Amino acid sequence: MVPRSEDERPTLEDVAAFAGVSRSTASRALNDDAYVSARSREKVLAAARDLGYSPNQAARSLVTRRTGAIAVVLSEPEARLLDDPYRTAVMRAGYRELADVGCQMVLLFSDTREDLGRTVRFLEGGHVDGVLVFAPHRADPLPRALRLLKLPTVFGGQAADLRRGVHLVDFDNEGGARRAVTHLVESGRRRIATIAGPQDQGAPIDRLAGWRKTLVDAGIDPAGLSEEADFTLAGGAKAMAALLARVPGLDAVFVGSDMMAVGALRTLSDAGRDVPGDVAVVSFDDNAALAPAMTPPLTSVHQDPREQVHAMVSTLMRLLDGEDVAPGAQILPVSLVVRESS
Amino acid sequence: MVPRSEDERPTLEDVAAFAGVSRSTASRALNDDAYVSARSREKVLAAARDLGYSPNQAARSLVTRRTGAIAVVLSEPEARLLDDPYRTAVMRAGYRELADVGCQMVLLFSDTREDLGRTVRFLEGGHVDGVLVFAPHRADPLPRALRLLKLPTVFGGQAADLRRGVHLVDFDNEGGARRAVTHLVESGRRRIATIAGPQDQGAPIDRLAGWRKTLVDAGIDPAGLSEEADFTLAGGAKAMAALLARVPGLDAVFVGSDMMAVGALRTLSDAGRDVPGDVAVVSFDDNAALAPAMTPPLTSVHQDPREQVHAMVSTLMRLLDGEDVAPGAQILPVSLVVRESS
DNA sequence: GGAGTATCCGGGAGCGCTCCCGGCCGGACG
DNA sequence: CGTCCGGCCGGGAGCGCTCCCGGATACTCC
Repeated sequence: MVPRSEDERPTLEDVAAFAGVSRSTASRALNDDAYVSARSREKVLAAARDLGYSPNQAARSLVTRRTGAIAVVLSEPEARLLDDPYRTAVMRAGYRELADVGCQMVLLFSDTREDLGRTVRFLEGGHVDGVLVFAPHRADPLPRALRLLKLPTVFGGQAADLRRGVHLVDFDNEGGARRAVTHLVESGRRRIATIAGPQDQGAPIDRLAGWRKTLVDAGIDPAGLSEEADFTLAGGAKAMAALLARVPGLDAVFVGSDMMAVGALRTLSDAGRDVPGDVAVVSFDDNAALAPAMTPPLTSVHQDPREQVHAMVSTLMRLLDGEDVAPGAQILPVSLVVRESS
Repeated sequence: MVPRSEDERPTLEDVAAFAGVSRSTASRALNDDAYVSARSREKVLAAARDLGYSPNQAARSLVTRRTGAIAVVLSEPEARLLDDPYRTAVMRAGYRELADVGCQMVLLFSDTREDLGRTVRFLEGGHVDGVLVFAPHRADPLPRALRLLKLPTVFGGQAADLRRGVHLVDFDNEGGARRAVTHLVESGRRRIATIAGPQDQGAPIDRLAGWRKTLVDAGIDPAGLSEEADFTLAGGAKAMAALLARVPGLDAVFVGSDMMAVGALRTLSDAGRDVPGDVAVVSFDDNAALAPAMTPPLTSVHQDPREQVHAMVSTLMRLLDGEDVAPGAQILPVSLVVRESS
């Protein structure tokens, strides 16, 4: 055998030669297949260790047709993304959950039109085995594009107009909103405003709907009591100011995310309103770094991104295993964590 | 030729057959090599388009020994990561800058010990051509591990004990801090406290040093005027409270990051201190979503993550091209953006 | 004792691509 | 007119791996 130069990475063939077995046996030992004697396995493992062998993934995936990588697509405008700690939590959770099933995460950001082309081109390049798509928004061309390439895909959060026939995991946004607003109604609040997130995404739409329906059910007219913002701190602050100007007598506000609630709290404090004395505040997300850390600590609807991602990953894995999973939405429950702000 | 089933992805061979040329010519046309007639090129391109061909990356990188993917490693504890918008900005910038040079970003989070093993195993798997490492902390075993695999690597921000001989791009943290504190001194402040970031990372250490030296130069004793926090909002709030308790008469505070400044502002407001009347506040990062959005808008040291990432990527690309780039630190300038908080 | 079976192993094919090499043209040049 | 050279093209090898298949051996069972 030609001695291989020092700085080149050893191949399976090298390991086999070193262990005194055939390439096939080495492969079997490394992938712990059956039908390898304990002795051979031992030798191969030792050889691999000694040579510092690690398999060439390109070669492997060329024949297995599996890359071991999953794309996580964040289809969201940059400003929202940067300011929303929930997204960061999602990325992190995605990384962990995928690592747990032995997959690598490849993050794709896709909001501008040129991103879309790049994203699609990448996905059809066969770099990944499957896709997790978060927070697609209305008129987002990505879902349709994904349907064309037939990559296994699971959505996290629905676009307003997402078609049937997809796999999707979401939280019970409307139910969470109802619970939050019911809590406010039951504690005697009557002029309950809301700061809703961007109405081109499913979650904010559902939360707004939950707020509206609960008010109507309680015999309260929701007209003029809602304001839309963009999930950022500054957006929340501005929306709160607008609400105060329009409805000076409001006694509660349901805010569509923790980050916007931080902004709303600031505006309320600037305006001299006491929370919860004058105005009760309830938000959504229950972010561990934000909700409990505010003054006063925020009552918030709790949703755990890891739970969502976990469900998405496990559905995706079943899809990859060729299981015939019926498409449809899996709705995860949320709970209300009551703190001092309400 | 055996007719290939409909749902299989077409190969280069298919494209060649369809175009009536050889596989070699098809390859040349697609990779726009020289020595292909315009006619052949035309036909190949049309065939590729018609068949919906996209090259198999595994096969390509098996022979080229290039994957076109770059790992971005965030070596930071989870809590910090989640609450620090600067990190999100870095991820985003990394994605963009890498996309601009035709590379894919593979994000790796690496803070726990088990992460390290996973990270190293992944990197030596040959999945990526190079690595960008952000914010390694003191005693982080990652840099040493990276040195062993000889993957081209560029660091963003230095660990306290990072060895010589690495490629690194960082901001002028100490200079930025000096500028911020000088600004406070010149506007007549004397009791200038600081809330420093975690002292196991280079940036917070340098910022603290800049604060200290500037005070000493101005004849002010820094003793008892500093508090360490963890880059989170809650941490900033707590540190501010501790400072107020210890030094009730402080008239300014230099905060090591925007997010911590948000927390400090809240504590100051809760304590009835007027900003900037009683206490001037200057922070670091100048995050677009935070600094200008606070009440009052924050004076902050401006640093642009894209600039840092751009420099890192361009160094890495030169490394990948086999250029013999001299190792060393590239220090980027920062500037002070003065707003109402000081 | 021969047929059948379970265990273990090696050889060979082939995944889809790039790249090298050699062959074939046609035009320029002595 | 023969030679040479540059543009253009096809065939083949080979990247490092997995997987199939057939051979070898040992062991069981009628």
